[in-house]
Amino acid sequence: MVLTQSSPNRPLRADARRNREAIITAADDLFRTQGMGLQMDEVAQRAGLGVGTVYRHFPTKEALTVELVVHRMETVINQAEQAMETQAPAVAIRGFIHAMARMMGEDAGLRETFQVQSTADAQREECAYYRQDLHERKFGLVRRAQEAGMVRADLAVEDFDALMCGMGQSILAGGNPELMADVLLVGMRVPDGDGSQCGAADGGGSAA
Amino acid sequence: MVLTQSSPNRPLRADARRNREAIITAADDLFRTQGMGLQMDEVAQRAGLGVGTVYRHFPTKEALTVELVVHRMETVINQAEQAMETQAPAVAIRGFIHAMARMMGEDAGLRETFQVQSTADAQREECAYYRQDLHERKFGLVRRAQEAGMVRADLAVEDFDALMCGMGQSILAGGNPELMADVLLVGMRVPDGDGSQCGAADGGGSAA
DNA sequence: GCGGAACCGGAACTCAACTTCCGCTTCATG
DNA sequence: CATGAAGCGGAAGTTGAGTTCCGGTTCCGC
Repeated sequence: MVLTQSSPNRPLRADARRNREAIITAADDLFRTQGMGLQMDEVAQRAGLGVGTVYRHFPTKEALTVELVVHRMETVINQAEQAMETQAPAVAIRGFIHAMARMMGEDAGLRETFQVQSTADAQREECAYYRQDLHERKFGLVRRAQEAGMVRADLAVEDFDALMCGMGQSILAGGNPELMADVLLVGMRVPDGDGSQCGAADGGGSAA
Repeated sequence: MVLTQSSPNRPLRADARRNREAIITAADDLFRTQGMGLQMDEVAQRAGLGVGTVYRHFPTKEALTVELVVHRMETVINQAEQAMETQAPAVAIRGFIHAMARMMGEDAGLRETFQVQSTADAQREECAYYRQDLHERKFGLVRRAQEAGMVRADLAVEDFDALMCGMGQSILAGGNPELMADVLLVGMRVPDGDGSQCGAADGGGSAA
């Protein structure tokens, strides 16, 4: 562990600032492709710098990825905000989910941002604010859709989160993003009372 | 790489057979909890043996996990078979999906068995037969449900796979298995023509 | 232009897996 | 029971990441 800056808050030297930008750009590219699997050496190489320089700016791989994760959370928060501005609750949640699907389709880092397993402990702390903000927005989207009777009432925000997370995995597994999003949307509606379709019937699978 | 058995196919010595069982049992327990994250040292310790012994029976970590993966695939194949024996296509696919959700809820190894990223290259070869068998059964389940008009026709088996895979992730993320399965089921139905619900409407999200 | 603080580079270190090696132990056979 | 082949244990080797260190370089203020 090395201090990123020795004295309080002096503006970075010109070359240092330039390098910092290069590092973030390089890291972001790799994060989009490889998610948390990105390697510090690769970041350095892609930025045209030595590893030491990367570590001068980010004392830890995690410190670097937090930057990237936060950037993605902001994007998602914006999406949620935009969706909320839409009047119709149904269109709002639909727009959000489809936007997420589209973005997740081309950004491994974004997919992992919403997965528990890849979210290291310390990240939680750094991102707490964003996580909270995003949580509230999602809550709003879901609740409004529920009030409008367009999403089943027994679906908690946690379940919504889980579904979004699963959608990312589905897309990674090769599912068409549009379709995956649609399945999710339709699936969240209030289920029919009768069992004429596959949804609500009972007495299916069994055995150990 | 070390040969597992020197001479052709002599029956294992009594103690060796016992140990082999212990290793598989230990590994299976750990696989259920940690998936591919299980460690060879832990396996050995849990089996009450030395690491060397584990490697005598399984030349590689992968060789060991293939055993566990195959076991799980057999289980799933059985589930699919049972479901197929059911007359009603809707009940069949429903039973299968719910069974998967239940099992995935308590078995990290099973979840990872159906994820691409955790499936190493060489495993594909060992499991090819099972993978193929399972693929056909899933195909049957989906097609029958489609013919009965209970699953949208534009859903390919690959999409179904992707959805199952996503369901595993959703469950890992803390979603209630029952609910996740239900959402999937409802979501796979033929979508309504009208846009009165959130499913099929258009013109929602936008912007970059 | 000079001095020195800030910064850079990348070889070397660390650490946590997986894997190998080989002397010792145990089982099966005559 | 003797013998040797099969099997066992676990310390040591290997590998692939992340991280540190420090001599050399670059920039900023005078």
